[in-house]
Amino acid sequence: MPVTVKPNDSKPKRPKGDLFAAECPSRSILDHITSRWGSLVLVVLLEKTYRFSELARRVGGVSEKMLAKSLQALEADGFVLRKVYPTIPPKVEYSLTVMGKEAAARVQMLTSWVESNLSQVLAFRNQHR
Amino acid sequence: MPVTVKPNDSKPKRPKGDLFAAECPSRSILDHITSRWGSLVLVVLLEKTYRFSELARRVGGVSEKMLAKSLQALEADGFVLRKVYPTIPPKVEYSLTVMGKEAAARVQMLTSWVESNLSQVLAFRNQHR
DNA sequence: GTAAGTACATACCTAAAGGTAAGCTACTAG
DNA sequence: CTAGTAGCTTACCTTTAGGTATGTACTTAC
Repeated sequence: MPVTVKPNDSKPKRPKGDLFAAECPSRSILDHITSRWGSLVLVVLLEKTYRFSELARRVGGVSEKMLAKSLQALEADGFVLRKVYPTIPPKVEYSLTVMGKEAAARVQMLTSWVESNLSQVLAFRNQHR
Repeated sequence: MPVTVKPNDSKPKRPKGDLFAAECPSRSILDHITSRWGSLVLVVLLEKTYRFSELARRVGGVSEKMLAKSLQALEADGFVLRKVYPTIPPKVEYSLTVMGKEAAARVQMLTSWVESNLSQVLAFRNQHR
């Protein structure tokens, strides 16, 4: 009598998002990740843990206000971990969560491609000005 | 007399961009690629060539105005090819260039990750509401 | 005592993104 | 003769992104 092994290939009930559906909440997640400063913050944090002011210096041109907002959005989505040291002066460290590292790695593939192909794009722009 | 072979390992003069420098033009390229509608257009065009109105239907929620603007930005950077058939009514086909395919492939890695991990992010958001 | 550093929040303002609706062209179907 | 179609453009408006400047609480350095 063969043991009836339950295959358990039943899907773990993890509905996939559909970015092409207007109302899908995955849209807001992508917006946070690909936001102007959010994407750069993710890539920088892939390198190491940073303090707030270090991040502000590392990401050229970002204002404190936008850096704080971007970090809060990424933190609320579970990509960034915020660790506060109740010292004086205050010290706050930002790092990537496991999920954050996964997302950031994919962002980095894009950003490094852009950096590498900058001259190609600029050449194209000039030719078709 | 040995022929002096010029090694020609001189770099082909392709300066890399630096996205962390505020004034670097690579910033604008990344902005176009990761713009709200631009990223979705790139991923859709990875699938096949589309006509304008087909794109508008495929990318849920996009207006004709924003679709046109996004396509123009991607075309100006050399990612999208616009082919016009001078018929009446007009017919215009959009496809990816070689460069466009390279960039779009990287965007797709990110978007598909977001779609797959939607429920994780939503769960996190709920726990930390 | 005064300046600087830290990690923000807040108020005020401008610029850009983005939506809606209309128009346009030249044809064809009814 | 009117309506519809494709691929936009333009005008008008609202919403969001984003910059600048200021405040704060406390400490250390000058």
